[in-house]
Parts: sequence; structure tokens; C-alpha cells
Amino acid sequence: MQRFSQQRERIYEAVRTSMEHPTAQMVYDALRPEMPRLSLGTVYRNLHQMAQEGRLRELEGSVARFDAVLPPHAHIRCVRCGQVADLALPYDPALDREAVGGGWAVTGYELVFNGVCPTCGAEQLSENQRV
Amino acid sequence: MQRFSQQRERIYEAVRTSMEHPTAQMVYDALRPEMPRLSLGTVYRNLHQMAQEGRLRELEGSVARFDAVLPPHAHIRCVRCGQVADLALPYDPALDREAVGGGWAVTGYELVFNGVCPTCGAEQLSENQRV
DNA sequence: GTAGCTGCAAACCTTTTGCGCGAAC
DNA sequence: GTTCGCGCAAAAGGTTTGCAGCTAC
Repeated sequence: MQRFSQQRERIYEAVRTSMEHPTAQMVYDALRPEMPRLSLGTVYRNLHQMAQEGRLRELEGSVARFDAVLPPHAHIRCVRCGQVADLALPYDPALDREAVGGGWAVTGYELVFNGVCPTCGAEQLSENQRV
Repeated sequence: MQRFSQQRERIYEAVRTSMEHPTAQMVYDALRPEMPRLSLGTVYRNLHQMAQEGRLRELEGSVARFDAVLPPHAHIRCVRCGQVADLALPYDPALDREAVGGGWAVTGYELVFNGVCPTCGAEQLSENQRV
């Protein structure tokens, strides 16, 4: 079972009060002054734990992927195996206009769906049956 | 000026003919059998060069970022400095339904705009003036 | 007392870089 | 011949993990 941890709460607060969608390193740097013994490993462990719990949201993967299909189009990524596939969904230029504001120059957008791919879905199913 | 390179063309073909939005490692593995002397560094160099040229598209960054705002909302990322900010844009659940198909179980989507943040925009401006 | 969590350090994986040689022009 | 690109190997991030001690319960 999960236990209370001072570190975890501070890490959560650091993410919550930051406006910059911090990386693990940023959280670590922000907390270091008040928690000199804090370790980066602990930050990573807790961030992932909270993300899995649904208490935080993790953005972006950590491996670059490449696509030779240039016209803007949506993608779908399997949250289990990381596979990425194309999706036939029209690009909506109206969104670009909506997004403009606050001094940003918008050049386009990336629409990525999350889901479970057929392969992983089948595995999940048989895992459940196994119990 | 840029020159023709056998390696670059093969790398491009590997990405183009793959349906899986390959990582650099995947491209490397795919080409290794026919090009045993190929180096991973070359794959990275060429992928980035082609992405910059606009011949390929690069998906996802390579640093994880975290967000404590759970309700689905859009983000905007600066293509120059990597900063990420929130965007007030309504989540459109209709998209989830549209995306379903091909055996995927869709759980949601992530909408990330690309653009240049106010700070980097100002820098770019002064760079241009400098010329 | 018993898990779970931490700090530390080492390992790992992905990506970048310096260098001397070879290829394109 | 000159310049750019390559292979190689080392280095530089970023992230994960094993372990012994500490903490919440």
C-alpha cells in the first residue's frame, strides 16, 4: 500500500504551483534549497508514481519519432507499448486562429490521441481472463 | 551547400516506407543488414537535417514534462526554447469518437500547438534587425 | 516489526560531438 | 582539390535501478 511521504507532497506542490509544466530537473532545482538531501531519483520515482495514480499528467515521451508524411495529420499512440500510428482526421486551421493570443506566434498544432492498440488490447484481455 | 548522400536517401526511404513512425534506433536497425558500416550518429544527423529542411517531421520532444492540471486542456510549446504553457481551449469529446477505429481503444487526446513564445519572438526580431 | 520510501551511486538509454578519412562536386 | 558527410568512439544529457538505512503505519 502507498504511504504518506513528505517528499512526494513537496514534489506535488512544486508541480502544482509552477506555471511552466516543469521537467523533473526543474522540480529538483526548485526544491533543492529547502530540501538539500533530495535526490533526483526520488523526484523521478514520485513524478511517475503520481502520474500513474492520475494525480499528475505526463506530457511528451522521451524518444524522438519521425514521420515522412508532411501534410498535417493526427496521430494515435498506444499508452502501453508506445507505438504510434496515423489517423485520418482533417486538420482544422480554425484552431490555429483560436489559439493565438498572449504574444505567441502560432505555427501549427499536433494532435495526438492516446489509446490502447489492438495488440495490447488483446493482451490486456487475456491478462484479465488469467485471474 | 548540401550534397547528395547515399546514406541520407536510404534513411529517408526507411522512414517513408515504415508505417510505425520509427525512432532513430529503429531506422538504424532496419538499415543495418544492408549497410553494416552505418553509424547511429549518421542516422541522427540526417534525421535532424531532413526535419529542419522540412523533408521529415519530428514528433515528441525528448524531455518529460509534468502538469498538475488534470482536466484536459491544450498546450502550446515554443519551438525555440521548449517552454510549455497552458491554453484556454475547450476539449472536444467529439474528436475522441471520430478517432475510434481499427481496433484502437481511444482514451483521450493531447492537443499541442507549436509557436514562438513572446520572449523568443522578441529575440528573433532583434536578430533580424542586427543584419 | 514490516513494508514502503529515501539518498546515493552506478547503470542505462538516447542523443550529440570531435576527429580523421572518404565521397561528392 | 576543396568541402561536406561518414564511421567511430567518447561524451553528454536524461532516466532508471539496486541497495542499505530510515520512516510511516
